[in-house]
Amino acid sequence: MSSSESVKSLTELVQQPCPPIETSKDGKPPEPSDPPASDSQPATPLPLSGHSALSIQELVAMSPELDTYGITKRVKEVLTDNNLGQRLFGETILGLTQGSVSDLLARPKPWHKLSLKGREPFVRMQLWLNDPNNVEKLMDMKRMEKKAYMKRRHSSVSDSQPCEPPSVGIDYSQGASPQPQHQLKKPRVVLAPEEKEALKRAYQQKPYPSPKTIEELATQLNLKTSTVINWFHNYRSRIRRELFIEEIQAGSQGQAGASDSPSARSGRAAPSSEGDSCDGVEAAEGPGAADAEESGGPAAAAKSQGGPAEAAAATATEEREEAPRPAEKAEPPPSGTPVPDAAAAADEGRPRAPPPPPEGPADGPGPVPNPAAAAAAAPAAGEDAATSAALPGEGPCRARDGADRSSALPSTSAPAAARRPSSLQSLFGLPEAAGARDSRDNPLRKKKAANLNSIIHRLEKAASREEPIEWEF
DNA sequence: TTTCAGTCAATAAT
DNA sequence: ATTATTGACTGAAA
Repeated sequence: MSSSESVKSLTELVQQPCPPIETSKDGKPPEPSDPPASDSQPATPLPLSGHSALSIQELVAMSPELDTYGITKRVKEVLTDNNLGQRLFGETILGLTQGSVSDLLARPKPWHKLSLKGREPFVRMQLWLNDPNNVEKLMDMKRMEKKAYMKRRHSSVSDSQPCEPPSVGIDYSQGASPQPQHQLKKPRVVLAPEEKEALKRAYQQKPYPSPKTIEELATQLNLKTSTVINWFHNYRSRIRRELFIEEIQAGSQGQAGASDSPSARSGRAAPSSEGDSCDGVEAAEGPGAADAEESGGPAAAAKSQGGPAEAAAATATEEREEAPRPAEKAEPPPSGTPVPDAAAAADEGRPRAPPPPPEGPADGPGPVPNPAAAAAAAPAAGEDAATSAALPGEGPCRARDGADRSSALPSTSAPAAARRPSSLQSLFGLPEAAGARDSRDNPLRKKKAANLNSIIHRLEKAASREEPIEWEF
């Protein structure tokens, strides 16, 4: 009823898309950039009649299901087509840092898997895409930034550094005093490849290690406990995310598919490790073979090596995987040597039986797909207990999908918007209608085509008009 | 408590 | 100079 009214105003609001400044009460100063920006952009054409500052949070709340994948795809296109960077876009439009933007654009999570907060950036992106002047505005920002930079850089003549005086606290210790405050910066831990390997192996055996296990791992690898904990948290979510994108891609090519069969995933799935590690998780997807893996299995076997049953029991009861190994790493230098035996130590878990882990400390870049071997090898006896325990809740990809989604039954992306009665549609609906949305039919092909097109498009653009963009100094 | 979702921010890679 | 990766931190949910 009245909702349409407000919606209408919203529509206009869209015209004024970039409110980087959240306004709010949130506790985080949005962007530390330049509060005192004397921008030219009025930034408030807002012809609206007062009230209704409608935070995007509200927009998010009533937003229909958005196609996150499609949105990011288009945003990427627009940005690259116009030579706009993620940093600028992120800070200006989304209020996020470059790294976050990169991540978001590269691996968008499906709408229904996002929390309210997580949807926000996507709504902003959609809003931005709908804004006819989006590019122009961003370009302006870019120009201004550059100008400011230049100014500051060789502030040679005249002006007496406008924003220079650090005034408070911020001491400019340029070149002198290498004793800046107790080195308050933490060095940022970087895990060595061997350490990551070891952690991944541990993950495969037990994605949710007990505190005790974590402690042991930390000790063996010579890492802080918190680092190990963080690593597991991060790794879990990363894996999960990986699954999401596979889900999306697979889904889009879905049934009608027909062409191909290849193991859809795999494409570039595992980022850091060529495929190895994830098998546990990915395997989950596979029908039969999947369960092999045994996590507890090998480990347990290693130690007790007696009856499988017992091993399983042990695992179930408590975990006590790790090995008794005499490791005694005799106090290695805290920092210097990354512990060659760290790998060995962790490795310990599943060493013997199955295929020899072909990787040594210096395993070549060889893309050798050995992962399968491990999985395959598994006898798959009966350690379900262990397995089940090991696998995270949801596990297989199927099963979900029909679940959430507050509004109706829109099976997948597109339709929802279409059947929306309210005029919200105008807000989120694509202006260009370049056929982006009604994919449903043969999305996969379309996606690929789109990619090619974008590439071609970009090339053409580059060829024809080479960077007319500001070169003004 | 613990896990998860989102991010930040340093730093690797391009 | 950008973009990608990733350990750590924050806040919310269970």
